[in-house]
Amino acid sequence: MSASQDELPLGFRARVWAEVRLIPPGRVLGYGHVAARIGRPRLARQVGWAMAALPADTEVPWWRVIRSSGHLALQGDPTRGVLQRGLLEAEGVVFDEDRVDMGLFCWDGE
DNA sequence: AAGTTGACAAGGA
DNA sequence: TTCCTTGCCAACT
Repeated sequence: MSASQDELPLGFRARVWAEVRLIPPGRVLGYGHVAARIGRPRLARQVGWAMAALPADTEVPWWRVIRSSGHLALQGDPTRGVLQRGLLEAEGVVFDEDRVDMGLFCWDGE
């Protein structure tokens, strides 16, 4: 049996992208949460790497993936950091200072 | 082939 | 409470 769960035929990144694409508008998910959903709970950092590898014209809603603390990862990046907050607020995500209330906006996978 | 990097997370001071 | 250190493992050089 071709392992379909342990093996990653399309690469780890492809799985991450597929999962992120499932996040509905107005919701966010932590890097660790995304990693856990694809069966790799310890790979939060690699999820971030997968996001960094996304092409500019991607359909993957990368902006809905934030830190579990509610802070944005690219907060210090003047290019994508500011863009990410704008995209989230446009979807209805409310920021408390520079933080998102994970208890309200974290997607439970419904 | 081996070492380094890193859009993170949890724990300790 | 915030800040800093440690561990994690795929991708890159």
